[in-house]
Amino acid sequence: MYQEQRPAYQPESIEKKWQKKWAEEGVFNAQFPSDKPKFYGLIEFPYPSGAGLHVGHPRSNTAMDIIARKRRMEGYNVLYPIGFDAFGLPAENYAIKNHVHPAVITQKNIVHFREQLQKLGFSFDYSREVDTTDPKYYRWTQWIFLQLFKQGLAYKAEMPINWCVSCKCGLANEEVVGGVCERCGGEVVRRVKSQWMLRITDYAQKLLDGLDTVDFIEKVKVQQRNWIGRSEGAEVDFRIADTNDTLRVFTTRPDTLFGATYMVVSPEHPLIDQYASRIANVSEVIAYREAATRKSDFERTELNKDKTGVELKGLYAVDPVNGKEIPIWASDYVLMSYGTGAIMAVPAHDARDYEFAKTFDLPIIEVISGGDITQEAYTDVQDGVLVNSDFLNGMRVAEAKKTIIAWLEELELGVKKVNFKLRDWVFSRQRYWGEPIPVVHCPHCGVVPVPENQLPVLLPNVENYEPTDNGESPLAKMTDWVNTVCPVCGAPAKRETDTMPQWAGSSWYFLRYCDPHNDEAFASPEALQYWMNVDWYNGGMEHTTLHLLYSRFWHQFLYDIGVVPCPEPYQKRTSHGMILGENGEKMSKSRGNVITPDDCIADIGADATRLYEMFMGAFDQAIPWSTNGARGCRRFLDRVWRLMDTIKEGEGYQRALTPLMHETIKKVGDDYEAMKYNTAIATMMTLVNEFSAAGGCTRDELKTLILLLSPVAPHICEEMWEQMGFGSGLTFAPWPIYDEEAMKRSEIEIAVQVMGKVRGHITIHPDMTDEQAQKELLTRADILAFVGERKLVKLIFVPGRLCNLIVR
RNA sequence: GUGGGCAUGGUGGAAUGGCAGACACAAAGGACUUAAAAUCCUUCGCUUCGGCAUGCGGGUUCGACUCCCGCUGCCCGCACCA
Repeated sequence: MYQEQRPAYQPESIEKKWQKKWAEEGVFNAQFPSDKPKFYGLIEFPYPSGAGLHVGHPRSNTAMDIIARKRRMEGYNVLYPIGFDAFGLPAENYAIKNHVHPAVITQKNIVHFREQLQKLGFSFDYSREVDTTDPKYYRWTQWIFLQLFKQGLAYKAEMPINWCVSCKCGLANEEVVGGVCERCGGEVVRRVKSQWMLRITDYAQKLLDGLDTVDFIEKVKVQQRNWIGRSEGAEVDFRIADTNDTLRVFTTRPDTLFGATYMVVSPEHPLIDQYASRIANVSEVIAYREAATRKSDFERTELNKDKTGVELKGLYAVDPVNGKEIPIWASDYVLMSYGTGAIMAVPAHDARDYEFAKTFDLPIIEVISGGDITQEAYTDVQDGVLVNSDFLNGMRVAEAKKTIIAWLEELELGVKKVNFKLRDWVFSRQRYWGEPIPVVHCPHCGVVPVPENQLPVLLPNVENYEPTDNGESPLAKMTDWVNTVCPVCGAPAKRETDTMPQWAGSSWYFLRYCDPHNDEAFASPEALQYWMNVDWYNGGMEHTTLHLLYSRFWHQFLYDIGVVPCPEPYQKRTSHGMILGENGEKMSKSRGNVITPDDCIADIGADATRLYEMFMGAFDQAIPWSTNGARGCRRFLDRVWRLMDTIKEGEGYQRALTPLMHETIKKVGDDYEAMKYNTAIATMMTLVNEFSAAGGCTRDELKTLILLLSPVAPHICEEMWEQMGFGSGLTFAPWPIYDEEAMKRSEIEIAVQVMGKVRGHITIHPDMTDEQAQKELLTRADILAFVGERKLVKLIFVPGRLCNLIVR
């Protein structure tokens, strides 16, 4: 019979066809309620920027799409949602420049993003899409803020904060990266402002402990642990000589108390003002403080190669362990923001104190033996033994710590103390495009939360989004909106004009996905019970100490007030590497090396784009883009397509290919789970090469290949599935199963080494013993030639791998 | 400074302590074609053909890209945290 020639693989039409079909049938919509086991896969929802999707988005999205699609084939009820983290500065800056409302441009961008995502064929449940700028969404962001406020975890405080000069906006500690603004790279200065703060420090220990219960890649755990920065020690009171006041310090080395030879306070320490009249050189001290304050944090660390400082002349502290009077200095290497803002200096056993003591010629007393303190500070805590320390003499450091803390507590001179580097979260922003903070300032009642039934507090329309130089939000000028009445006493009152940071909406969005259209609650307890926690969350390393930490904090809080069913939001966290430009540099508009998914889809199709992004290299590593490499992936799909024209007769797998088929099923499945997508794809390429070498494949072989490939390249696989008549739709087609028995081969080739060097190969049965192998070897003249006159002393036989002849 | 990671052909990269360079890209040659594209087939680390090769120098081992010690370089995090 005449066979009509099959048209070549044309991704454009195939991809449109299946995307339409998937959308119409809603095949990816998560079911609730359901008796099936659930799988909740999550990727970070994008910020809908004007530039559109970047090739970095599909790397993360495809990786999780592969897992989501595989899980559906394995019988799970899958939730793989998408949404938009749409508040943020770029839209606002665009609005300022072009006089368009940020909401208008945001909605336009969302439409564009959604189209781009759909073109890539991700199996998102679009029916659950969220948008953080939707009042129906931010109503609940505000609700969570009010819960934090009610529990005393949100408070307003006047304090020095990081201020981005260019964004004209306060920043959280986490948003200052390398001394500059995380978003714009602008200069960050200290500025005293009244700010809304969240008490994330109350959760420091829980955030630390929770890490032991989840499956995050180690790098993430380490970074979060470092950021939280727990350290154990003691607070010790030093009396100020000739007064009844004490100077409290934090130290991790109370065992070295006998070695304290001076004290250092931060230049901002209140002690300086308190005793200004007694400090002989007070003007010098004040001048030092002013110089320190003027510097930005960045300058302060930059200039801190050398120690600077000034003595508070006339003021002395009394060492509680021996009554010695020691001088007090002020130096900017002591930070007001950590511990008590004052330290006891033990130059013999602390590198910084050592450097300072050398600079200002202060005494150095050894109290731990084992080092050479004439050369450098001896900071080892393992092997040192206490000396010059009265009742601590002869003890090891660990024992001395315990003993001295007990002694201090007994005499009420100090207490055991745990300190954290983590700071409270500066939560207010002086910008327009964010969630209004739902409180009212009443002259009689103070700060009053907006009643929950009045949420959301809607963002009003303003004329001008421009941030102000005096640090006020643009909302402050909206007098109609600002002037309101106190919900408690009814007196005229004013609304809070600061808004929430970008991180607010993303701190709980994964909860909304569970039940996105609920008007009664942020999500129903039943939906949360079923879906939470997120089984697998993939995202960027850059969010480790921002979004990932913040959202864990909010979630732990929501757990504590009983509104979510589990303490940790994410069970597993993985991270993808960045995609670099073709020249190996970071992709950016200014470098002109940006490649967009749209470009790539137009060139090779969405399936090949997905395939290439997964094939280009190890998933967690940064990789430069290669247009040629991407085209190679398209060629692979062309070859897969043409397999339909070389179908061989017969049921099942070809005999010679049976072990390879089962090995491939195992390898591809295992590699997907381990996110080793590059080797999974390489394995399938090898299989296709074998099909070519065999002159074609059987229907069953092609069927298996399509199933394995479908999570990566779903459109072409659906089309081939249909054309081959394998059934209706791949979404819920069962994932192939391998058979260990069928993987066994009747004979294998192993390498033969003589003294560790490969000298030949033998073909043996895989179960052959070493005696049999040895016998076989003795018949091989080519191998024996390498042995020569030497005597065989040992045969190393590694089943299935090689044998090594040891001769002498 | 400190903690972590990485270093393999012209390129991206493979390799539970067991045949280094899988799978691709690029390049070269050939077939098909009037021609090109596409496709298909070869070759593709270096070599004086003994060997030598996974940044450099040691070590452990029958056997090391893989483990240990010491360097060098690059990347990332933290950065005076008491």
